[in-house]
Order: sequence, then C-alpha cells, then structure tokens
Amino acid sequence: MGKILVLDSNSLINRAFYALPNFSNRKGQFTGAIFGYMNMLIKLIGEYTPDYIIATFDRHAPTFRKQMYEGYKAQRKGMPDELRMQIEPMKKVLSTMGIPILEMDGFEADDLIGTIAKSYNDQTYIVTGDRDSLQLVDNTTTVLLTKKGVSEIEVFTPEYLKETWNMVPSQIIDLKSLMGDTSDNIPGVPGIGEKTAKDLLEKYTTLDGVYAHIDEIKGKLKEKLEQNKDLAYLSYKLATIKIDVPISFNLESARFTGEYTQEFYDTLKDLELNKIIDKLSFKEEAIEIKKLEGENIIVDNMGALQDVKMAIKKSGIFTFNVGADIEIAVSKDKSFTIKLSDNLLDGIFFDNFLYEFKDIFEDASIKKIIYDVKNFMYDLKRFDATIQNFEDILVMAYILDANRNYKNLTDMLEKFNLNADNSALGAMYLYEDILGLIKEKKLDHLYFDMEKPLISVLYDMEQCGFSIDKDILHEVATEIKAELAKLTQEIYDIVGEEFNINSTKQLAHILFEVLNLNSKGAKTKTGYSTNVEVLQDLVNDHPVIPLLLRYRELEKLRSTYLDGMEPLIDSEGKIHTIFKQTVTATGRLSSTEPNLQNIPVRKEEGRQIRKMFIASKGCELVCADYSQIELRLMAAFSKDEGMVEDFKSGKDIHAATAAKIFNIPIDFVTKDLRRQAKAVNFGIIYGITDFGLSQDLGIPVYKAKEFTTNYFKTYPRVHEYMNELVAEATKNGYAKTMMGRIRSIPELTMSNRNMQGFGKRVAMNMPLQGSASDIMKLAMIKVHDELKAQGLKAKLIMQVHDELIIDTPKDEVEKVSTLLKQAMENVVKLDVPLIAEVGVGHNWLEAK
DNA sequence: AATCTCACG
DNA sequence: ACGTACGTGAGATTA
Repeated sequence: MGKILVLDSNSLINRAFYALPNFSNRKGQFTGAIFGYMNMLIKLIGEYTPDYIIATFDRHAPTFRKQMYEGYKAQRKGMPDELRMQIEPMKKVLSTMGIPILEMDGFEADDLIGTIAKSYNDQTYIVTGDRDSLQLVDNTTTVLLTKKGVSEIEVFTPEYLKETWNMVPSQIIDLKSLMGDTSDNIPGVPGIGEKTAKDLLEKYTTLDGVYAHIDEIKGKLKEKLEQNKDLAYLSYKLATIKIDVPISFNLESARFTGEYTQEFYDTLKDLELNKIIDKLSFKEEAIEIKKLEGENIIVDNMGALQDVKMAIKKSGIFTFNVGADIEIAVSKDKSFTIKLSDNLLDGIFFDNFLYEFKDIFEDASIKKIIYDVKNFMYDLKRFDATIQNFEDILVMAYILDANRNYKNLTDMLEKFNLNADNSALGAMYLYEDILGLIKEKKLDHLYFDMEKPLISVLYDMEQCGFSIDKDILHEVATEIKAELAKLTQEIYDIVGEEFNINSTKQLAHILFEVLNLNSKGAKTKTGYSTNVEVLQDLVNDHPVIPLLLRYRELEKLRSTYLDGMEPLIDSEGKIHTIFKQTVTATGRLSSTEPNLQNIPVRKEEGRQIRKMFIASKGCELVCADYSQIELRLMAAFSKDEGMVEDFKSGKDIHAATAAKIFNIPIDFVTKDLRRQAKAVNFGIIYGITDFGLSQDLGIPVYKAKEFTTNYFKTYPRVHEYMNELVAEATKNGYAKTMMGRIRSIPELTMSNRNMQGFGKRVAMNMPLQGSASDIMKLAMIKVHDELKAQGLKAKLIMQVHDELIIDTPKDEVEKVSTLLKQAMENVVKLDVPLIAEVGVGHNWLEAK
C-alpha cells in the first residue's frame, strides 16, 4: 500500500503561468510556468514522499461533457500562446523525470483523476487548483488545493471539508449545480450564488432534496428554482466527475524512485531550468561501500584482556574507540571487541579497562589512533593518565575537508563509504587512507606542526578554566532582572494587554495588527520580522518601542550570560569551555558549553558581564589581541604599496583609508568618516557587495558602490589580489591559507548565481580569516610551550580568534606580558608588522 | 527540529 | 529577476 500523487497538470501549469512572471530562457523559450510547476512538484515530493506519481492532462478534442452542454468551457478563453508553448516541454520534463502522462480523447483530466483515485486502495493525493475535485475526497483520497498561484496548499480531507465548509464531498456537486462555476462554464441556477446555495443545501442536503421540498421555499427564489430546474440538473451532470473511465493503466509504471536520469537532467539543462537542477540530486555513479573484513575477537574475560595487551605491544600501533563496547584494532586484519554492554566480563567496565590499560596509553613506543583525542584525554584524566604518541583521525579528516561535519566515528566511516563490524578496524583503514591523502596534498605540515600539537594546548586551556566571580554575577543578575520585571509591566501597560514578549510571533501581532505600526515590510520566512533593525525604524512611532529594545538587550544578557552561565560554574568557581577544533570551514576554533567567544563587549550594559570573568587567586589576567590582523594580512598578501606603507608607518588604518577614499588630509577625518571607512575595510575582507555595504552603513546602494570603486582605486593591488583569489579558487576548486589549509568551494561550480556569488566571497574571505587563524594557532602553541619552558606558572586559558588570555601569578605578569607580545608578533615574518596589544587587569573588562 | 534573534571576532 | 558581506553558538518559541 503506497501513496499516489496525481497531478492535475492543466490546472497547475495554468495557475503557475498566471502566478509567475513570464520568464524566457536564452533561446527565447518561455519556461515560467514549467518552472512554477516543477517548484511546486519538488516541494510536494519532499512533503508527501509519494510512491507513485501520475500527471494527467486534458486533450483538446471535444470532450464527453462538452457534448452534453455546448456552452461548457466554450467561453473559457483560449490558452495564451506563451502558455500553450510550454505544454509539450512540460510533458517532456515529466516523462523524462519518470512520471507517466495520462490523457485520453474524450475525457477531462478530472475524470481520469477521479477514476484513478477510486481505482486503488492506496492513499491518493490529488493536486489541483480546481475545487470541483473536492467531491472526490474520501478516507483514501485527499485533495491538495493550490492557493496563491501554486505557492500554498490547502489540504482537504473529509473532516476538513466538514469543518470549514460544513459539507460532505458529494455535496460539492449539489453546490455547483445550484451556484454554477463560471471558470468551468457550469451554468447553475441564474441568480443563485454561493451563499444561497449553501443555505439551501444546509436545509435540504442535496439538489433532489431542494426540489422535493420546493413548496417550502417562498417567493423569487422558488420561481428561479422552478424555472431553471433543467439547467440545474444539467449542471449536476456537468459537475459530476466520472470515476469509471475505461482506462488501462499499470500503477507500477508510475513508481517514483527519486532517482533521476541523465535524460531528465539534459531536458532541464536544455530548458535552462538551472534552479530546478540545483534542487534535485541526480543519480551518480553508484558509490561502492567497502566492506572491511578481519578477524574480530570478542573479549569477555580477564585472561583475554591480557591477550589484547599482548597483541597491542606486539603490533606497536592500535586504534581505540568507545561506543556501546570498547573496540580495538591492532592491524587491518585483527580487531577486538571488549563487551561493556552485556556485562559478561565481570567487573570490567570502562574505568577498569582504562586502569588496566594506563601503561599502554602512556607508552610512547606504542602509537594510538583515536577519533577525537582531546575528548579521550578527559577519560584518562580520571586515572591521572596521559596519552603519549597519538594520531587523531578526526583532526586529520578535518584538515582534509573542513566542510564535512562528523558526528562520531561511525558517521565518519559512513561518509568515507566504509563498512566495518568493528569500527576501530575501520579507524585503522581511515588512518592509513587519510594519512596518505594528507601527505599527497602536502597538508602534513599543517597537521603535524599545528593541529596535532594544538590538541594538548586546547586540552590544558579547557582544564584550567576561567574563574568567575559569583558575587558579581549575582549582583548584575539581580539588577537586570529587576529592570526586566519593570519593563515587562510597562510594556503590558502601554500596549494594553499581556503577551509573551519573547515570542516574535506574538510581538509582531501586537506591533503590526494591534498597534497598527507600519512595518517596513521586513519579513522572515514565517511572518513579520521584529529584529532590532525593524524596531529601530519604529522607534519614534510608538512609546513602547524603546522599551522593547531595552527589554531585548537585557533579556539576552539574562538568559544567555547570567542564568545561562551560572549552572556551568564548577565547585572551584571556574567555567570550562570546550574548544572545538574541527568545526569551522576556515580553520578557526569554536567554543561551546559555554561559548566564551561571544561574551558581550560592544555595548555598555553587556560589558558589565565581563567583570565577572576574573583572574584566579593571586593572579592577574594578561590579555593580548592582534590589531587588525586580517587587514594586515590583506596588505601583506596583496603587496599593495599604499596599504603596506600605512601599516608600516603605524597609522590608524581606518583613518588612513578614510583620508584616501574621501580624498582629504588625515587630520580632517571625522569620527563618522572613519566609521564609514572601517565598514568598507571590513566589507572588503568579507568579499564586498554594494548591497551589503549599503545595508551596513544605511546608505543607498549607489553610494556604497562609489565607496568601493574609490577604495579599489586607492588600493589597486587589493583589487587585483581579490580577483586573483577568486580566479585561483575557481581554477582549483578550493581556497587556501598561507599555511596551506584548504577549503573546497563547491559553490563556485554551481549554476545558481547566488551560490556562485557566495562562493566568490568565500574565496576572498577564507584566505584572510583562515591565515589569521593559522597564525593564532601557531602563536598559541608557542606561548604554551614557552610558559612551560620558562617554568612559569601562568596558564593560557582563552582564545577569542585574535585574542589570548593568560591567567598569570602577580609576580609573573611582566615576564608573561613580554613573552605573549613577542610570541604573537613574531610567530611569522611578513612585510607588514603584526602588532599585539597587551593589557593587564583583574577582570576581563579591565584587561582589555 | 526549525526558526528567529543576537552575542562575539 | 534574484538575493546579497565572512565565521561562529545559544536561548526561546513554535510546530
């Protein structure tokens, strides 16, 4: 029993045609209606996952029903040529897609649909814009009625019909026989419209019922009914969809697999329907999943556990993974599964195992291949154990392709098309494959000298944690909560009703429907937007707006940084974030649970939060951040003389930029001009668009365009460099950082212009953001090692992309400050100086 | 689970 | 005609 999707193609293509602009492709073919139809079809396939799809069409030969009533559909305007020309291509698209076309001389598509719907016990979904079809609704037949052209759908089941129209499906026919349908040229009874027809049917149920009780009806209405009885019954026949058309149709021929052929692709390509192509996944070469074979030994007793140790010592290398069981492989041929799940191994649970294997993990002569080593270090820590001589296949795979996100080892094996009963056996294969690829692609330096050593650095940072002053947290929280309570009440009072201010839906309702404020039309997928920008626009229109803005600001601080942070503080008053090393596409780190890389700083209220991040006892925080590192890299990489000179001479770069692009002496640069130049500088790093800049600065697009034009005239090499980055990424299929990290950019080869645009911006941004991140990672390793080498007690505890924080005993502050600055500034040699600005303070706010 | 909003570099 | 600046993570609501 499956799901059948039946498409009333004439109705759909007609609606799509009138709903969408009249696109044509480069060959001059009109394709708008096909485009609209396909978009809707793709959406329906996604939502209803049909097992069968059938497309019906009307034949234009005289139909059976037309013979009954000459006026029937006669007045319907002939199809415009622009639409008629799309019918045959539409059929070709459908048939190459694997969807059979059903059409028959002498029958309306309606009748074919009706017959299909009633012929099978499968759940049938009829897609149409024609309300006639509602008479077909029953327990196994649902009508998906298109609205607003074809962009929305109303789902009609018998229950829904009852609920909304208070009718049973067969009454649709009675309704039409009374009220008629101009679009279908069903005459109905002249003078009776929807309202009267519905009233009559509510009382008398059917057309027959109406005439059976004709004497109960009074006046003009009775006259109309009596005079037009023949017309009413003719209409009844016209409106009745046949369900017994003699068709021979094999349902299996309509089986829909979702696998698309080359022929279908070619058809779409020929019509230049590239956006449709992008939405579909075409059948590729069948991917072969490699089944890994090897001897797998189940370990369920102590003696056998010793055998595992022996095997490991003998091979000198092993993979190790903990899932439901502990899995180990010592080669591509031999693996062990240590049962944790069924408790056969008395007393040997995970911790006992770790205890038993401590010496193995600490043995530097034995190589351990592990998925996510840092995570495993936490387990070892419980036994004061460390891990020596490891390789991390998660980190290795990340270097190979940062766009892939692996959830766990099993997921990773799947994505590499490997199938292994013992996933550690799979890990052994992965290790060898990935290591080979890393060397082949010359990424070994990146792994061995940057990412791998960084693992331990990050682990140490996480272990140390960041001290929190709970008193300050509570103080700030109390104040903010008091003000929030006050604001909430004030907002209710002004608006005149209580609602959930955190609900964007409810807020939008209040603002745009209750208060009738003029939204500038900023919309989201689901409704009106109520974001800061929108609110800011309305700030003078209603006194509640400033309160809402304030509420939003404080509520964010409360939920995320105060109440959200408190449960994460440990017994020693510290917070331990987790640095994710294999998440970002550019090479940056990310921080979770909590995210300490987005602690407020830009606004005054938020800055107060920073006061609760303090140095540990007897210590100060030594912070340093790279000044304009991405811009400096852009200057260095592009070798733009003007920009390099500006940096070398130690100028305020944004002011210098302002002076040049606005063509004024640097001393005449106002705060506002500097701000604008800064926005342009950032825009360039992001891969500027005129639109993006105009949004950011709140200026017209043409102005933004002037700015960028001037900018590129001012720094011509920057312009060339950006073009080179795009050209190179397009040629290679990836962008690259100074340390050789790569990010593949599949968007560049896509036909969708927006995707391509995005790909280009990534090609410009990734080398800058990624190189900055490379430099920072090297600096972190250097700082970490130096602190240790010099026997200092100071600990590196935080990284925020261009900033490092060291928790430093008071007597080491001077040494550490110098060390940090030196390490950061000299980690690489460039034609442009790298500058790290150092600050010291008891809390994070002070130190910055 | 998806969406919106907003915090950071 | 389209949708539009790069990279993240989290809380709250809605479906």
